[in-house]
Amino acid sequence: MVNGSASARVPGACDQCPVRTLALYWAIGEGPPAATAEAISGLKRGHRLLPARRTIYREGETSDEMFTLFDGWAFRFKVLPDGRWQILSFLLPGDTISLHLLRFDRLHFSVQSLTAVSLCIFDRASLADYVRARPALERRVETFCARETAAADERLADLGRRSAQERAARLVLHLLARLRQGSAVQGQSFEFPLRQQHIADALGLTSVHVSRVFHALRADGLVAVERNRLTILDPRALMKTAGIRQSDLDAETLYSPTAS
Amino acid sequence: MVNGSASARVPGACDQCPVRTLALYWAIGEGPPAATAEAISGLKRGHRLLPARRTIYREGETSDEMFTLFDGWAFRFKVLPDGRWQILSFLLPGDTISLHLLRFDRLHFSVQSLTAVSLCIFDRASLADYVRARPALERRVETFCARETAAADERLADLGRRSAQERAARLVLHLLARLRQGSAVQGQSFEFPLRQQHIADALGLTSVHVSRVFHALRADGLVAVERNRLTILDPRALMKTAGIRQSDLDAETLYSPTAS
DNA sequence: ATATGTTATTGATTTATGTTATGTCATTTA
DNA sequence: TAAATGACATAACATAAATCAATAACATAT
Repeated sequence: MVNGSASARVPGACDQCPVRTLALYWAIGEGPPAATAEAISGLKRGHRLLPARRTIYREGETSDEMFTLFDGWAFRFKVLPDGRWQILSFLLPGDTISLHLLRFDRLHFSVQSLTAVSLCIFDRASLADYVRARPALERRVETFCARETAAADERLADLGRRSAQERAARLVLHLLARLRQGSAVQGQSFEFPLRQQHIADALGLTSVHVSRVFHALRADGLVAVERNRLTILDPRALMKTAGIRQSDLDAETLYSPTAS
Repeated sequence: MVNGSASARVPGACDQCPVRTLALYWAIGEGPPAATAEAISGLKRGHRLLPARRTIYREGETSDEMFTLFDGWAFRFKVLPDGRWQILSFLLPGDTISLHLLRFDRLHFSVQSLTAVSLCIFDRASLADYVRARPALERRVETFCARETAAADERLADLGRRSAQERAARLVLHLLARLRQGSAVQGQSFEFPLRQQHIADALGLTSVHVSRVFHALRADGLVAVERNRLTILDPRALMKTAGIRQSDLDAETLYSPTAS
């Protein structure tokens, strides 16, 4: 349970891990999956449970650990010197936090838990060595990095050139698409722990305006929002508002592990 | 000459290349620089001269070539279905166009020349093999990728949370810092081929508003803009407007080739 | 149950930025 | 020399979104 209950699910054996196919180190074609899982288990230090609103990583700090988000939601963000901040992306189960610690001592952003989360913890140096020794994994790192850049560039176009309505609709659709990819969600309804302030911080708006935008989306019958759940009532119309075609949502396959 | 004359400089021998230290394949610690230069010369197919406003790469196309920008300016951009567009970043001499073609068949953005440019052309497959075979180069690819992501995230905070004034001031300072890194520039004055429309498309503004913003910057004595040249008259004040400290400009060293 | 804090709604008002239109140069083309 | 073009400036007006402020709806703790 992502939220509602105060704590997140605890990870079990890696070879049964429900998000294993999303994970960085889940290399296809490096021996049987079971062997990979065993190797990963060996690198894993353990896991950590955190409540919502905890800083997982603070910009500029060094750390000898690397994390994977097993359950719950988190986000990457930047704080400006005067206190304004920008959420760079939301992190969903299966996401790595963050890739670049494989190679660098510090990151250029901070990470905070949004709901209660559970993290799988790895030894940074060991994981780096493990990846370094396996070309297929190295290439997967590049894939992940390319995907990250592509996502950031998409966002740039959102913030620079799209209206608040478009941004909101796109956020909802992209989140659903990503959750579907992790097969955490099937229908048109999903657990939605974002407060309007988070949405505002991600879309470059104020929470007041986000409230109005969602009011409009509801009034037009596009979505329904309960406390921690969002339902897409009219996918067709929502995609039109978002300026998204179905193929755009599948387009993440552009950088999928099997491509190239 | 970047502009003014209709054409860009033609690259000479790679071991004399003025931007070689910026280039992707210029690996430190892989034998003597001369050897690297010779290897690179071997991979290079030749060069290409293009006038301003030419499409260098169109989003989604496949290509068996990879480019390096030797002289002139270009930019990466995205076009929305309805014709709006967003410039994602400006490309300066020494920049690779683009990294991800090493691994993927297509890119998620387009590239266009801003001034007359000259490009060094490489065979994609050969360059990919060359890089793949050299761990130091692989790591440099990761460095470049990390830098790209960090830059995109910086921009995200700009577009989401900073005013038009701040964005403009930051753009100017960042361009100068990058040109300095390529040692193309020494003082506070530099060749500035951007039209206000480019600035607008990069900062998520209209050209009319960019005109207003630069009017204010001039009125406050922060910068002077001639036809193709920009001079920073009051660096201190400009940095204050930009919300930038000197250390921020040096911070690119965070991901510099020597780090980690 | 009540209190307390957080999150969302809503209205009134202001502001930054967008839109449209027109003028002025400078440069290129005829 | 005239006309066409492209870049920039400026003004009048329009609008999206911010700001300010009050209240309402929830959630959690006591």
